[in-house]
Amino acid sequence: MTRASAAGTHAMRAQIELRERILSGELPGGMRLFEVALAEQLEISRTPIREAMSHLAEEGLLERVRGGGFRVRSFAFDDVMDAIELRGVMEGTAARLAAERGAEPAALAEMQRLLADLDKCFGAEPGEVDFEAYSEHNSRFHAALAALPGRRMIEREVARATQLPFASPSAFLPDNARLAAFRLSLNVAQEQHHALIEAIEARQGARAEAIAREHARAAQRNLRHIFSDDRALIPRVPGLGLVTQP
Amino acid sequence: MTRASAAGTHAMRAQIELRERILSGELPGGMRLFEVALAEQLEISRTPIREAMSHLAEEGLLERVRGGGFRVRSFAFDDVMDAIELRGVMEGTAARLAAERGAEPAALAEMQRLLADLDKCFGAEPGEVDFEAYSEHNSRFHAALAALPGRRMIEREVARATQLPFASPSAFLPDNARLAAFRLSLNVAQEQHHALIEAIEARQGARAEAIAREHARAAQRNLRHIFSDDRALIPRVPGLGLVTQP
DNA sequence: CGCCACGGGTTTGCATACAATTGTTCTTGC
DNA sequence: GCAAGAACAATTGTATGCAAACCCGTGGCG
Repeated sequence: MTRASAAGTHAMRAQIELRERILSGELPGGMRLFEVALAEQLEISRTPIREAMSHLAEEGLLERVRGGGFRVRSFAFDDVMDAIELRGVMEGTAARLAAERGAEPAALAEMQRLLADLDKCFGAEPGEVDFEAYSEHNSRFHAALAALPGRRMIEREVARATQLPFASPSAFLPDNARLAAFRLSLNVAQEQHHALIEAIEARQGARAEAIAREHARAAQRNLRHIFSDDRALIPRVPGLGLVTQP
Repeated sequence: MTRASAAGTHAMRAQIELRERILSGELPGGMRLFEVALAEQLEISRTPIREAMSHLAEEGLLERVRGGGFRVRSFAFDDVMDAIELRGVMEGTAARLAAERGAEPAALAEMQRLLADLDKCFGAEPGEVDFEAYSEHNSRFHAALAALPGRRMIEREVARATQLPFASPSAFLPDNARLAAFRLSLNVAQEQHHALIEAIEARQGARAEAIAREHARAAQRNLRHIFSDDRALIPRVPGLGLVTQP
């Protein structure tokens, strides 16, 4: 070996490189990945390639093929809808448990701080939003929500449910900035953030769970809109490129 | 290769062997696994060992350690409670979606058949149950429930939630046969099975979801009972050996 | 006409040697 | 006495060659 590359080990670099190629659609869903071919392309040996593919299978982007090897996992429209539904279910469970069992005061104070950060992203005029900042703080808010019950199993499994790129809470944010309708929908989303924390503080478990689920359904609406009316946006939303077109 | 072992590849055999050692408690939670040591013990090279450990990490029994390598995942009592809660949440989601979206008539007929099979496990006297058969049919029932919405993403993720041995729908069945209280609780469980299918057929999504969740909470009660009153049973329930004692 | 056996090419499975990295312990200087 | 650093040991990371399994086409035979 000449030298370890920037991103630590060769396996890590391969993992990052392959992830990019999958998300960009360069390696389309259903395609089988051959170790030797990839090893030649990335100019490393088969061993770190296998390691990288194994990680990507854990991540949900690859699936193991009967008889050995991997193939790029393919997602139909329904799969994406279900993944978002499950994200809502898992975040809803975290919210409910935080309400039922009671969250740490310090953690709740942190949620209030994150809410305030999100509020600051909205300007005076309706439709005036700092998207970069909103997206950033939104991710933090959802991560903190998963940790709110103070249970590592919950936090871990919520993180897993938000792992696929199109199931992430910020999946439909950055690139839809242009559309006025999407901009206004952020006011609704932020209202839901406030109601969610209010419900948790009031120990209203069922309400908190329902709000979190409904919050995720906004992403389902965005997805449906993109696929039925605005397919030009598909390549602009991260991970949507690997959804098989009907 | 000298001898192809019974279970296909060496990696598979190693995976099975390691899984057994973890579940039996021979490799306790938190213990780091070293490739060379295991390779010598199992008389194979490091390569299939790594492959096996990677699979077990996907399965949730191992976790990757910072700086490389694996360690046996350790589960506290709370983790097991949460895993069962999440199993209930996921099965509840499958039940709700089956009710809301409507399941295939053929699939519903199959559920009725599985219900009848379970009914047949109960004898005339109260407390007279064929445990072997009940356990078997119970697994089938829960697997079919996950498939009822007809969505592969749902089926896959429910399967994942039932994957840890103590989170499985049959985890507390076989070895608790001795205790009369457990035997009687099976009547309650079977009543819930019936109500669940009734709710799904009547398109009562919220009811179906609530029943499935409550159904899982019986396992939580069993777990609590075992840990507070009957710790002698701990080694007899699969996977409970790897729960760290408080 | 269909089925099975066989062959060759393709791909993964496995072992092994060596490199790189990490963690640890001992030393040395202050 | 303590901290910084250097040598060392332990462990994983990587490359590579060979073996085995698999896939697919082809030809022989029932």
